[in-house]
Amino acid sequence: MKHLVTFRMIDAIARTGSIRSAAEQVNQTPSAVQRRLQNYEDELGYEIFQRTSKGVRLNAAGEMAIQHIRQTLADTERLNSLIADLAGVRRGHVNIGCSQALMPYFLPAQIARYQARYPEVTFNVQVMEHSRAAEALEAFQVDIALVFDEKTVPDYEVHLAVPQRLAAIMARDHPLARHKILRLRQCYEYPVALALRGFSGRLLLERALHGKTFRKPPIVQSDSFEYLMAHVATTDAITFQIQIGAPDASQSAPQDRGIISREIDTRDVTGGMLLLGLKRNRALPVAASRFVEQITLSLSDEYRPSSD
Amino acid sequence: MKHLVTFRMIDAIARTGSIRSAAEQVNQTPSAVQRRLQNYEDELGYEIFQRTSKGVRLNAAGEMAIQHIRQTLADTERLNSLIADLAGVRRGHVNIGCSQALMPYFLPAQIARYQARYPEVTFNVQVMEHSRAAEALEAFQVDIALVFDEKTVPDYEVHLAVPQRLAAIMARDHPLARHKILRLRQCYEYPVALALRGFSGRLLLERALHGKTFRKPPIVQSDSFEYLMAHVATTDAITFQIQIGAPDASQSAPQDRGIISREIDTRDVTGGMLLLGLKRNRALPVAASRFVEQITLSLSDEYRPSSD
DNA sequence: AACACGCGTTGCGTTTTGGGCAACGCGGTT
DNA sequence: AACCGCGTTGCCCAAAACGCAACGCGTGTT
Repeated sequence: MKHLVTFRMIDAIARTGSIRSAAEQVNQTPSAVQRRLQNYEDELGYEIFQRTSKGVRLNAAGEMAIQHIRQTLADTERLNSLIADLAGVRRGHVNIGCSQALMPYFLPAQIARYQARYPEVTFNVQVMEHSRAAEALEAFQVDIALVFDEKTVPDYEVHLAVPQRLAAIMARDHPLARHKILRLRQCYEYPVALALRGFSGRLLLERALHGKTFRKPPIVQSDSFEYLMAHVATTDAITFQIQIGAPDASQSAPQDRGIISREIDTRDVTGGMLLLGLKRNRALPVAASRFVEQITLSLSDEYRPSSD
Repeated sequence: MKHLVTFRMIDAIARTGSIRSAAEQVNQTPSAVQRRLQNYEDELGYEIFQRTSKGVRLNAAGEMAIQHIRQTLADTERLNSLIADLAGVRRGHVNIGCSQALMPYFLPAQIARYQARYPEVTFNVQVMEHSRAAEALEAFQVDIALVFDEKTVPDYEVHLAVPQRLAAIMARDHPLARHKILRLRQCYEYPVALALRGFSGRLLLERALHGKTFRKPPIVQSDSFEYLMAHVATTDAITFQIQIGAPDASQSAPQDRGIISREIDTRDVTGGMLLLGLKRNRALPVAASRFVEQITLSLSDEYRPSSD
């Protein structure tokens, strides 16, 4: 789109915080970018960026302008997707910001399923926690947020909220593996390996452990779930993850050889919510909109926690 | 705004139905307009207009495109108004589509009051009945619709609905003028002059007259309220108008010398609604938004029908 | 204190884009 | 058959955008 190059440049400037780096990002010279910015500011009648010694920063007017600019860019993309859809082809691009827990099983499966029907649709999946996801929604950086949140009222539109139980993950031949449902106290008879604070499952667990006498420090912490999985696969340690991020018996993925998950009794852990968030009043492109429909259905069916 | 000339041209083409007339409207040659349209269609990858022998017409893709284009134009205007407002000045333009009944008293007073505070805000007021107003809202031709509607559920957002009683209008020295409230039967003891079917007051009256034995044909009909007013001022005939369009004792306007209005008993006429309509999900420019606030307040206070 | 660095900005020559003019092809009308 | 009004296109010129190089100016370093 020809008439949007200025907007793309300004968006790049706002993101990078400098004209030169924005120029690099759009493969142009700084002078070209600077001139387009200046022209736009002249048309608007106000400066949008405050010039500092080490770059530029949006001012009050700029905050409103960038909102309009990103809105316009998003709307344009939506128009393209609408027309493409009308012409019979489903193509487009979907940006997703989501919790780590969705990376190993849920999203790969969902996206694979979607792309099986619509191969022309491309995806971009990025891990972020919920406050960052809210920002990204607002700035049109992601179309869909899929995050775990156990308490706060978010400032985006919650399109869907499904409760999430906690699951314990252990080696396939672990003594506890013969139970279907575990009490937290049982798990804590073994060493525990935990994700860092800030991860979804950890949050849930910490709340559950509050005041419990059997609580003890983890023998190992890590920000890598790959590590935690490998660790419990080869020892008698136990780690935790929210349900949707735990290996599921029904759909064993290649990477979970040697590990298995068991649900924690709901008496011990009150589940948080997995939220599907959208930007308020935003009309999504067709591809994103249909993808939301798909995962809404999936989450309502398969992933609804089994009532015990 | 430089990057919107193409959009303005395409909007003009869509409205006028021809490239040449659109060119005239934006003071350019047909070739220039045609090229911009062609460029846009190339960028989009689809034709937007179906070429006919006597002009062009939007096709399916075009319907979606024109929606986006008008949305973008409106959003741009809104950004300008937001930034102007932030800079302390209130300027801008408000387009209003409204029933005839608001023209003689209500809107002039409201706009005058608003412009007394914000002289830089300009207005455009256009008479239209409610279905046309709904279209105009949808096509971003008006920001605010202020129409009388007694029944149907409108497809725009009803921001405010105030009930409207019917009033009889007669000469100042008419025998009935000594009553405060009139029964319909009393009025029909005199000749009646009516607006054409389709006008707000006429609709209300027709419903009230349904099945009444004293009903009789009007001695004169007209689409001009100026004529009707002049007629009743010089004869003993009576005409009707909804409350807000009738001369008000509290604020006598220069044009209503010789005429006076009296409310009709609510037992005879169940009032319709005066609706303040906005386009759904549309963010209004500052000036329009504040004007809506003002008339909302005014309608809630002054024009709420006095409870008899 | 002098220096280098990275930033936004600007002057100038070049390239690309856009506009006006006139003419063409085409359907419907007279 | 001639005509009219429509969208469209080739050609030429004007205007806008771009790249390059250089400048001024703060900041942090040596």
